Amino acid sequence: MVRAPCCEKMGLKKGPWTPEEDQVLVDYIHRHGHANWRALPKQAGLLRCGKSCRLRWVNYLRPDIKRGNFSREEQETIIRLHGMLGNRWSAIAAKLAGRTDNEIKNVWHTHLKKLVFSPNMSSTGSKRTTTDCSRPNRTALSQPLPTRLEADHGGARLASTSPEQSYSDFYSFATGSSGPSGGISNVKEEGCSSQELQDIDEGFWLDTLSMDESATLTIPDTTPPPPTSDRFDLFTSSDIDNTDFWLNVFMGAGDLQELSQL
DNA sequence: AAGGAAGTCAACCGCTAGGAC
DNA sequence: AGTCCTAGCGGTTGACTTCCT
Repeated sequence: MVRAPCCEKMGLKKGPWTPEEDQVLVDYIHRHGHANWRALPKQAGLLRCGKSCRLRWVNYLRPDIKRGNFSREEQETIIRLHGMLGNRWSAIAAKLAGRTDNEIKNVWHTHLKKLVFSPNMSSTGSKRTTTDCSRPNRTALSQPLPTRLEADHGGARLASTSPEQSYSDFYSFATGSSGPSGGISNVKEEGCSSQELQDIDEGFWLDTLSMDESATLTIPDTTPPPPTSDRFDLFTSSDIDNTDFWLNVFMGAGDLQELSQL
């Protein structure tokens, strides 16, 4: 296949879009649609390649784009879906109305991935103080997390783990993303239904942890985090430390099992 | 106050699937 | 069947911002 010359060789503009360019693109698409992205910039009078126009429209100018904060639910959904679908950002975006694959990808790489896979990084690893969810709670994160949830007499039993095991293990298990345990589906096969899991209240987690002598998990401080002004104020590192958060992720994974077939 | 490190996110790059011919 | 072309996808980059020392 012969690749089309890049934008610069064609004398086309690259880099950030100006408000004027945005307006031209929006006006043109409102009038004529975007049946042919390659032809669009020429017809609209833009010195951009079609690819750039498409990206700008899809990721920024589209009227149904939802800007601003990702809600707690959206972030839980991203974590859950990523566990099942991997880096299939467009598939994940399809489940989050108004969010683009690019935005979700950025949020994952800049916030969520760190929380899920590197929760034990040193507190000196981040300089930010206002973006709470980018900086895990040191006190709570010093505690190991549960990594296995086992069917037990029609209910669920939380198994303690070694201190080396971390959030990533629990993430893998809860989302069923990897490993021989098979995540939520495995629990279900062992006789624990979604409803039963949903019926588990906080007391269960407390009881389970206390009855297992080898359990080293301590219930995180449930003091609400102070309000912050940044865009992630709805979802904080404290949430990651909270069993309820993982239970939400865990339950959602069961409801979305069909996505793993994609 | 200044410089450097780290975080954020818009935009670009390269590749591929799939439709048209 | 083979080639060309386009849209769309995921990975990466780099400008800008924020924070720390």
